[in-house]
Amino acid sequence: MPKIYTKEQLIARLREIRDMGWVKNARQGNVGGVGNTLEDLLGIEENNLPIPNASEWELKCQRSNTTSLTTLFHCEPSPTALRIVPSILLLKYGWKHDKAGKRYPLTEMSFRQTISGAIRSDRGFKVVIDRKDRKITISFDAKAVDPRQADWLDSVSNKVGLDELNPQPYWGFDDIYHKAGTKLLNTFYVLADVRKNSDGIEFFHYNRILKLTKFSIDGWLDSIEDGCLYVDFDARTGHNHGTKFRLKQNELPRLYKAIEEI
DNA sequence: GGTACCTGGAA
DNA sequence: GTTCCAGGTAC
Repeated sequence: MPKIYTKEQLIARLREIRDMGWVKNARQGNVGGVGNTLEDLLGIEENNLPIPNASEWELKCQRSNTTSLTTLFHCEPSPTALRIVPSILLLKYGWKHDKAGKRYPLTEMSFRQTISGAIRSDRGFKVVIDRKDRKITISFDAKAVDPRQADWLDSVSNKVGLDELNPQPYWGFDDIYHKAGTKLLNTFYVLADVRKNSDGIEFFHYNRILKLTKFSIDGWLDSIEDGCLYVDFDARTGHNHGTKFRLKQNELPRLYKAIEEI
């Protein structure tokens, strides 16, 4: 049974965990171990923060030494009925997976793109904010494709042509606002130092705890346009890992109107 | 069992 | 910093 906390008890427990210093990674070898271990220490189940108004709160945890982006949440683009990632992006704009014929079948395709609102990717993709129609769209511009992707561009030309995406994947402002409202309205953000012993056993020190409240949709849109917040497609033929919004390190407070170190 | 979602990283 | 990639769970 998961432990039930009041908000004050949860904060007190997080402080206790911070003051424990180094704790062993409970899921050695698993990249998600930093979050799993914290959940174990709290005695809670995954994605189920057992506090009052739990639906308004999120617990996010991150290695402080990582350069990787923070995944905020997943959300498949509209129109969802078209299943646009596996049916269009992967089939028409995908490429042969690096491990096709090795780990995967010869026919394995890949469509992995971390897409910015500030610059186009080398395959010509960009996130564009459409404030008039209140949506976040994905745009493709063949003219912006880097020469080193020329072979791939030829394949796109043969399969679907070089015009703008049709339809363009998008997320409505209201969709994002409501999604963020269920995932990011209030967040406990925990940063962990990492140490690995000579025997390869990994330890964490959960030494920084921030309480972030009051989600800001304007901060969200500005972060996209500034190139701090990315849309990340992540599909291969046998597994669509899903489309996610990912944030640069240390930028999470931009998405909130209030921040408090606890 | 397929889809959408979760946690992330290596070069 | 950009490109491309990973195992796992809820329903």
